[in-house]
Amino acid sequence: MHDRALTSLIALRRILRATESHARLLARETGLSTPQLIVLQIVRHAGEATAKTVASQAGVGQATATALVDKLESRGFVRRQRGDSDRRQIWISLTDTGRAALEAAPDPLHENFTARFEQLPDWEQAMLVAALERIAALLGAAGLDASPVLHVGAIDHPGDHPGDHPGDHPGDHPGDHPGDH
Amino acid sequence: MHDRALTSLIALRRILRATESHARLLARETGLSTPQLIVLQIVRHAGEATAKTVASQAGVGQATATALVDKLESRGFVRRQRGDSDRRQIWISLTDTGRAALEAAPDPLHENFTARFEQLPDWEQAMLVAALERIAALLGAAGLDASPVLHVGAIDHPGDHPGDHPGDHPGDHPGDHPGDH
DNA sequence: GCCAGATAGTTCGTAAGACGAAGAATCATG
DNA sequence: CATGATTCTTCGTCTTACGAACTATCTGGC
Repeated sequence: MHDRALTSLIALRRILRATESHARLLARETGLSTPQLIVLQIVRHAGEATAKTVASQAGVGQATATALVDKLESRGFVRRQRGDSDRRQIWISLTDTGRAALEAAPDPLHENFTARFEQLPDWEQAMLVAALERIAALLGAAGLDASPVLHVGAIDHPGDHPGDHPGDHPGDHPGDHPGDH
Repeated sequence: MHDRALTSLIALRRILRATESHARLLARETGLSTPQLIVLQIVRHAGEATAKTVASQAGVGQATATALVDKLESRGFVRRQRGDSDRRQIWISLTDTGRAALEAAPDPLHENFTARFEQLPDWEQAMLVAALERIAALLGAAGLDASPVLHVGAIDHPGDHPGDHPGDHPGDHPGDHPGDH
């Protein structure tokens, strides 16, 4: 009866296991654990990010984010800079070393997926993006219930700045990445 | 650059985080962590399993498996019994307590997702199923032996390891419990 | 100007999972 | 019986993750 929900779950599990084993492999090869890599990617994507942004986007608590950034900083992959306007904030940015490491770190998941993804026809890419975001919402947003169906065409939210972003709403900023601030 | 591939990856990460935090919630509520739950499910499925079987099916090393079984044993969920024919082996089986705990442990991921999924319009369900399977394929999850977990009867492939099975499995194939909500 | 409360990060203690290496039993084979 | 392989456990270590307590800083009200 719930064939589809079931099928979805099975596929989900497969996805999870695939990513997990990829991650372990990656960790062994590059010395970068998955969460660390995620942090690096978040920072690269944002150009510069506060600890809070990193935490919320990575989906971990601030304490954990601090620990991760500590590790990355001690290896020279990121640097911390106090904010000028608000001196409570700490802006985290990639160092050249970090950028290089990020480049050199072949994320098997990323590579594999990206390469294949881009060979798909346009409509299918759009479908997958929509589906993934939908699923993330289904799994994540507790408060989100009868939300209107996702319109496939409208996936690009215009850039929201990572700067503040009070609510959690873990980032999606597909449209444009400011690249380097 | 490849906005869509990037967006997909970010969404994927969010999905991973979501499932992880669901798992943590489960852990807090039932006292069973995900790996522990997985071990219980493996044992239930096999009826009786050696440490090695548990380790390989759970996808962890033997040392980790031992630790997990230790925890479960100390709580009375499983019991250890030396093999008769081969006394190096340790057969792990569920206690009644363990079986009860397993029954009582709802999989939040499963429940949550299913509930919401079924409220979606038909076309969207179909789209999500297709997308998920597509993604699993893109990730190369095909080759990965699909998780033995997931008590939804998805345990088709009985990884019968030639290596072991001396005692033969008294197992009763509990795989069928359609009920499972 | 100054104090109370909110906010941003860090530190500390703790727990879990995971691994490799080394060790103890036990089996199998020559 | 001796040697080597296997099965599992123990040990030490690493990493992630969290909550609670703490410091520094900003903001709003007086």
